[in-house]
Amino acid sequence: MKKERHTHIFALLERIGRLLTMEAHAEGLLPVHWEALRYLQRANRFSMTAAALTAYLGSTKGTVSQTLKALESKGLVKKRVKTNDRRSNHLSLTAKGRNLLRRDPLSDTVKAIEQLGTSTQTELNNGLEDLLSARLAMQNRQPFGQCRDCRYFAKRHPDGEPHYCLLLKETIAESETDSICFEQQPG
Amino acid sequence: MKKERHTHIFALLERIGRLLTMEAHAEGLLPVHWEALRYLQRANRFSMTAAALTAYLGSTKGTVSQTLKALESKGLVKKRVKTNDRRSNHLSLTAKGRNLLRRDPLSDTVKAIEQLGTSTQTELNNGLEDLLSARLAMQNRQPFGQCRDCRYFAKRHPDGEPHYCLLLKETIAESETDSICFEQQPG
DNA sequence: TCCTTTAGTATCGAGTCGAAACTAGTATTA
DNA sequence: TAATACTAGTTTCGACTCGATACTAAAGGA
Repeated sequence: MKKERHTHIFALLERIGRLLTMEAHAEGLLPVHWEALRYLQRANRFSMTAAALTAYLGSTKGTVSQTLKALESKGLVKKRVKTNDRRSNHLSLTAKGRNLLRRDPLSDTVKAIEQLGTSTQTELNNGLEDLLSARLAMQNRQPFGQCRDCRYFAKRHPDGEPHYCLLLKETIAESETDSICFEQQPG
Repeated sequence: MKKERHTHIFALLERIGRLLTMEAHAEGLLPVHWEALRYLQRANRFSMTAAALTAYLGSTKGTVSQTLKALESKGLVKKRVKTNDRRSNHLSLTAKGRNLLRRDPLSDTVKAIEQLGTSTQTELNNGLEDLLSARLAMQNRQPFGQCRDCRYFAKRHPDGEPHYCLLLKETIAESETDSICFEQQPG
């Protein structure tokens, strides 16, 4: 940890990422399949499309199309043509897909995170957020942050009335405010 | 960041890892090729073998054998049969390999790390180290830490005499103390 | 209406990946 | 010493990713 500390941090990130990938060969799925399932679990209803997933993964639409085809054929994901734009599909997890996510091979890593001290968690959280947003900004990629941290999010009174998205001009349920969105802009 | 903070931290790690992988398609190499080159740059002389690389990556020997064959055919890595154990190869980067590492597509991420504040760097460093060592311990994997942090490392006086590895019973040059080792045990 | 853009699919070739069978040195033990 | 077990690495196989490219089809402008 003497000189070149940034290189050391990079190596840690790289190795953790590699180990996560290698562990994610499970239940007959490949790493990218699990990532797609997890994405769909975390995305809000506007972001459950192949295009949004492509941007999230930093992949290409051809590859993502293949991935989704595999997941659909296994009965884990369902496509439904959108009524307002018939080019586009709304993706959703099936009950089987949600069920399978309970056996996510990477949940051991989540447990390892839980076992860190509270202050370590906070520091790690903030460090990773800073790094990710810096890196994403360098490439003009979307952050995929949560609704509630978005500049377009209009919070309503706690009683009754739902929240609202000023960009997409749609109401947002309380339960959706933690979901991630491809249009999110922190602010 | 309300509840389920560990899940959020996990998602950050996963996405950073994915983006690193996707960026590492460059110079005609695949992500795992760059990882192997970086490993060879950081490994000490005892750890420059296919078996050590396999353990580091959490991969299998067949896959790593393929990877090394590809790198050798591109003239980036050289294999030399070890004289003491003729089953085993000593791997080394060629001049061309070292040269190519200067065009590592992931060096932009290292730059992004450099741009973080000093205290953020420290916190990120410590958080990632804690997490990685916890996770590795759960699976009985080798940490691949640095010589200088190893329980078998006997530090010599700063003048003259070289350092020494109590496990492998070999001298360690000052320049090697930052390198990573497949036998390293923190202590 | 023509033209462009956008969402997604289909197909190709190179190469990963895990699994399993294999070769060939080395170490153990009878 | 000879049989046996173990270890380092290679080879081959099939499934699948991945980027690239060409494609279909719907939406949106001019």
